[in-house]
Amino acid sequence: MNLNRTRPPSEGSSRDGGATRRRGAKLEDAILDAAWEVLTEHGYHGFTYEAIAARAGTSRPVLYRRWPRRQDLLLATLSKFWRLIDVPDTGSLREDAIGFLRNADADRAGMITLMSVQLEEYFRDTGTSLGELRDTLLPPGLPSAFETIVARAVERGELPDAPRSPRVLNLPLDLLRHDLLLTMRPVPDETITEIVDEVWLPLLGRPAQASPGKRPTGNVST
Amino acid sequence: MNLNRTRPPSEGSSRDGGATRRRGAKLEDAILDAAWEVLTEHGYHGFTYEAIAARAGTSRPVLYRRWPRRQDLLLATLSKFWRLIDVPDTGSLREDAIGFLRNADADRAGMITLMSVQLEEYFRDTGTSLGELRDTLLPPGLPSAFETIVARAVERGELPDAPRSPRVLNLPLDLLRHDLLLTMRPVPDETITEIVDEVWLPLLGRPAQASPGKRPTGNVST
DNA sequence: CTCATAAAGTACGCGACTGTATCTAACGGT
DNA sequence: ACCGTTAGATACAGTCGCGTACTTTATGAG
Repeated sequence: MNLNRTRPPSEGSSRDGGATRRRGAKLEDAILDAAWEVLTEHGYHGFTYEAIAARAGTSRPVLYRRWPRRQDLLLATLSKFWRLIDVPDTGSLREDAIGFLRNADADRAGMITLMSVQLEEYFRDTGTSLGELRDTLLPPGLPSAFETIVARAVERGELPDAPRSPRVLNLPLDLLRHDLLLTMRPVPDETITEIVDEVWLPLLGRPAQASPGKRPTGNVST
Repeated sequence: MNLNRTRPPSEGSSRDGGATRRRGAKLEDAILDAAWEVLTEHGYHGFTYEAIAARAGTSRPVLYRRWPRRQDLLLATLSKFWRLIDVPDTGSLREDAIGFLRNADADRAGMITLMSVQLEEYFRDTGTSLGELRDTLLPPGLPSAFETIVARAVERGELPDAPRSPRVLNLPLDLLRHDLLLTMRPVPDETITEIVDEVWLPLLGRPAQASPGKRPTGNVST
């Protein structure tokens, strides 16, 4: 990785041009920004005090003082950059679902990939898993996106008011996430419509959309 | 040139107590065994020439001679220990599906976990993904487990002979894998029956099993 | 303006791992 | 019994990251 070890003595290195020495919150912000960049670019493996300090134009002890363990720094970084995914409200069950999945794909392609496959050591160190980490980052008690989407469809009379298991409700996001995890890339749009039209809507009791000329698009499955 | 390299006269640290010196295939086997142990215990992060050589009771140059890059060694190790999952043949679509998922859960809980979450650097190094790795390890052209299961059900007349997309066919394994990836633990058996009874069978046009007293079991979904 | 002090920045020693080179001795085929 | 092959041991130069002494400097209270 070889981020310049030998640091010229003068200001050249600090990002702020060396005018004032950053302190407190300002410095902290800069560090977390740097940490996020390092994390997305190099994964948790490259998420070292060394690299982050260099990137932020500061020194390791500054980081150690604030976050004595790597996990602390990671959590702080993730908290700062974690965003909820927008749930669209188009007036159509199908469009809501597809729209949400598109947002999820766009927002999380990097995110999820990152979390899952890059955090190896983190999960090893902490004995936790991707699911648990997400639970700690997610606001608790919030209805899931697809709960919201289905509830609205019920209100509109688009779906009957029947009980549905979380498994069925959240199927689309699970499938999208599955594909993201396996491919580590954003999924093609056909995958999204496939999930909604071939799996989810039929399961909810809506007939599959008659898309003419539909061929089975390859999926990542065994 | 190079006089007096102090050399202790006797043999030293090899595992075999110095009796015989392993060569060729035998040695190679021992190394790959050691590599597999290291990989499962410490993940790809701990999968170092150093650790593997030590574990195998040999020295790094021996490994470098055979597998010049870490990836080569990894591939060799995985190839040696990769096993296909048994597909049961019970005469019932549902039982076949559930049985296979149970096998997959048992066989792959460690495996998948490993592959996904431990191989971070490998995927980074090679620019590949979990899916691609699986494709290189999987015998090509083989029908997927659920293709087999469904084909047999069609033969028995349990299902109509209609075209079905890979997405729908492989849904159960995708969902199982998803849960494995998120939790990094074997899934509870209810998850398996839930996937089959609430999702897959209904999708294939079979009514859900009437399991009395069924409550929605929590899943890992958002 | 001064100066205590909190925080930034520096330096050091350590350990893990890499990749290669070199020497030796055991093994095993002919 | 010979001798080519190669395991096995060790060394070395280099990189990277760790954690914590220690030193310097900016800032704001008095």
